[in-house]
Amino acid sequence: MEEMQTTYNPKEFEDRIYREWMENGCFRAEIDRDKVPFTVMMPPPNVTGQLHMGHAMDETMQDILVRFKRMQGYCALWLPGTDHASIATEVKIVERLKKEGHTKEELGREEFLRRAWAWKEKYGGRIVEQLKKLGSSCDWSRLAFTMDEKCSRAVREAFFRLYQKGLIYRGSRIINWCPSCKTALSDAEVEYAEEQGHFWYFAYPVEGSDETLVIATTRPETMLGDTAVAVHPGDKRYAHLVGKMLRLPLTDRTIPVVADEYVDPEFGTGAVKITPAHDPNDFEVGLRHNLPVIRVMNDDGTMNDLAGGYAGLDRYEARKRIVEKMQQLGLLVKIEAHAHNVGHCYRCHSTVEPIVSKQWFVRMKPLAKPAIDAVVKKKTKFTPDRFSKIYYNWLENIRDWCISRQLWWGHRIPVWYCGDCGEVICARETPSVCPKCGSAHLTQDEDVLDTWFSSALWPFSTLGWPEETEDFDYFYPTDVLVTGYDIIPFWVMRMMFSGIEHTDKVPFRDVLIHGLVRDEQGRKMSKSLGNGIDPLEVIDKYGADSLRLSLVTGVAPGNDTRFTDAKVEASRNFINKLWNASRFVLMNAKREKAPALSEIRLQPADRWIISHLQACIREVSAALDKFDLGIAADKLVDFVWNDFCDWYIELSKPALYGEDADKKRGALAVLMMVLENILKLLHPFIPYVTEEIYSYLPTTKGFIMKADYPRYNSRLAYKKEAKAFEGVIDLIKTVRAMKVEVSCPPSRKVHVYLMTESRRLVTVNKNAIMRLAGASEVSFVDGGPEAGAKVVSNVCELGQVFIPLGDLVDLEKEKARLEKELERVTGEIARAGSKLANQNFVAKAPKKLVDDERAKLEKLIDAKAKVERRLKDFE
RNA sequence: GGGGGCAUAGCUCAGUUGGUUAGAGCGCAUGCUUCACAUGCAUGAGGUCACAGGUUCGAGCCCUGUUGUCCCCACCA
Repeated sequence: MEEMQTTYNPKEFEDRIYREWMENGCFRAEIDRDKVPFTVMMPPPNVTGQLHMGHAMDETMQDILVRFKRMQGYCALWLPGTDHASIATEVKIVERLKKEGHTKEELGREEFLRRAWAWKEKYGGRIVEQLKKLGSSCDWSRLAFTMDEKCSRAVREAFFRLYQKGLIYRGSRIINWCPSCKTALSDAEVEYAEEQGHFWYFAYPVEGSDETLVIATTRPETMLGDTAVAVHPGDKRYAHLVGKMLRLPLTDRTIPVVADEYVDPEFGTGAVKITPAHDPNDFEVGLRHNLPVIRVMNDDGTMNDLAGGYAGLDRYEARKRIVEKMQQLGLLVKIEAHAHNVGHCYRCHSTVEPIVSKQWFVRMKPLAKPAIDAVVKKKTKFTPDRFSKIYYNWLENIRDWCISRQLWWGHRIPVWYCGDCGEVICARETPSVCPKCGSAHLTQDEDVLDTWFSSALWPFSTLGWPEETEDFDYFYPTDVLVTGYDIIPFWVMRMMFSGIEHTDKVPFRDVLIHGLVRDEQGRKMSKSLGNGIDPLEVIDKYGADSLRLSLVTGVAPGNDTRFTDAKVEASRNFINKLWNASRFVLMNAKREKAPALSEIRLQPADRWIISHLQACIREVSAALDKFDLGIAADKLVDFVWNDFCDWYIELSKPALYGEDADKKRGALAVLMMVLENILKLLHPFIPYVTEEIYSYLPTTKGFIMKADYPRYNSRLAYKKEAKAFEGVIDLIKTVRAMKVEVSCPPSRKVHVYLMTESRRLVTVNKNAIMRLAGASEVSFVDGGPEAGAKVVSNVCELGQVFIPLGDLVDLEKEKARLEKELERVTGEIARAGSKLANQNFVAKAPKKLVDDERAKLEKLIDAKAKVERRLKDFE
């Protein structure tokens, strides 16, 4: 076996190891009916997108869970895939065409789609390769794409079923329209941002009177589509006008004044212009009063023929001219500054127009109810739980889902219209003739479906649904979905109601929600700010393991986290530590073959580290089961660095370098055993380096990722022995601190005198104590030193320590130290004493707590006496 | 308007069902070329757990209110 390199250098092995995992089919989930499945569906990134920090965290968390479960013996399937990202991808392709001087209309649908697929082929592999860099252990043989045959079939099936049940319908409704993407958007796809705008007060003349009615509007251009003015029914100011007609300026139309509860008499002038075609609320008012719907805007945001003289103008130009014209006519009463929220397209950020349009919708109310119930009944659990409230909030206030998009890249709506009889045909497969009249004049609906319609089916479409495949039968429902909170309304919610509707089961039992990865200053990473950090660059510099570990340490579930170089460096340093500790163990193990644990006699230090290992195994497993990845990582780092490296390795050195062959073999056995366990425990977090080190272990075969995850063994807990050994550690720490306190150089060995009842324990560990505490000798004494001796003293768990330091001792310093110690101990005694004097505490607190407190008090009193005695020596 | 998060060491953050003297990393101070590691070792300084009440034998944690801050939803035209 080759020697390990002296420093940790991830570049040497990360790519090689990933290749080996792939070549050996380590990620492949073979159905095994003797095993319990554990299924995770990867949230599919945009097929032509690039890896960012958000993905990196999302992927890391999933990989940790999947590797953990796989090692625990589950049949773990992590199914990867990509999303066609209808609007996002189409926007990109259109931009590209624009640069080449083309428009998509010029190319036509067929040619455009040909190019889109070519684009997908060109860039679709990029994100997949990037995911591999992270070490993701997903089953690439099952790689899915939302527009592949399997998923497309599921989309048609789902649409068909919903249509048959009357849960999908087509209708003219107010929808959010993006004039730039020229498509409808769902409510979730609109982002609101406050903008500084204006309030224009316009006077509308009352027909047959000199009176005018003043309304206020933020969008003057829509006045051309006004079909009424509404006032509150109880508003006395306007009561006499209700039912009268107004002359709508700039047009030759007259419109009625109607009374409607929707109007807030306190706001503006208390009179609202009603434009049913361009405002959701006005649309509702229009329905109540049977008002005509006059749409004055084209799909591209310009005014249409119904806008009369303003036809062809851009919406903002029209606004300007209308205001000017109204002013000329003397009908502009005033202009006020007004801040209001304006909706923007979540992809291109253009201002969205609410517009009446004929679109396809999913009827949400009947679907929302079971989706809410499933979470209420805990069939699906959110972690952290608070996100279930956000989920409820969305579903309880949900409106019908607009699923048609005026785009080409996506799943075309499986509906055909008969050119002869007008029949509307929804079918799974393309029909050849009209089932009603037999005509072959069929044209398919031009629109495609919202990207999220196919994503909603992801947990089961990828497993072959609607076919009753073996995969579907075995792996569905999935176990845990890992995703960010920003995507709950887009995706989580829709998978929930879709899963329940189509498969009768919740699509996943747990939803693990994480926060956003922010920049160093806490800002969201974004393209426009240019503050995004490329995970691939970080991997290049520090390795994937360091990146992974840094993304989960110090992070609480659901909370945002800041990404800093310092964090990655800390992780890298830890891995370097692990690397070197391993190197140390292996170097020593080489000379002497490490025996099995059962063949050796355990020393107190051995039992101590084994005990801590057991605690670590239990705590880490429990934390992972609760999705507390940050806590699990913390515990591991702490155990490896503090317990194993700083203590156990150092404690083992006297044995390793000593003459006693049995002790040497014993220490080696324990070092090897603990190291192997550490590697396994850490593997889900830092898979590459653990796999690499594992390959050097003489005792192991095969891949660590296929090894069994350590299990807690109560017979190895050694709680009593471990507790006793803490006394030795405390003694070493006490001696070290005493030396530092009196400025004794670390290189100077001191003679340690100890007054203790634990002589055996100390004797057994004498060599280690001498080495770690920097002592030349450890001797036992029955009493304290003579008065005035140049000795420093302190109390530790095992008893009292004296160190004669000759001329080096600064008696004044020692006295000051003792006085400080006395103060501390006295304070502690007072605190413990008053606690025990409290009858309520003694009566109501658990007995163990009270007993502990009593024992502590006794010890403190003893310690105080000792310190006082020493202080007397200085008088 | 509704909902939610956060407020703990100089900085970034953990803190399990309420229970010893509230933790980590980084930073800081002091000292270490100890044969795995200076990407390291040792020792240490540093906190009124935002504020005010309450529940409890006991509160960083539970309850009420206040302040500051961030986010989500709604959209009074």
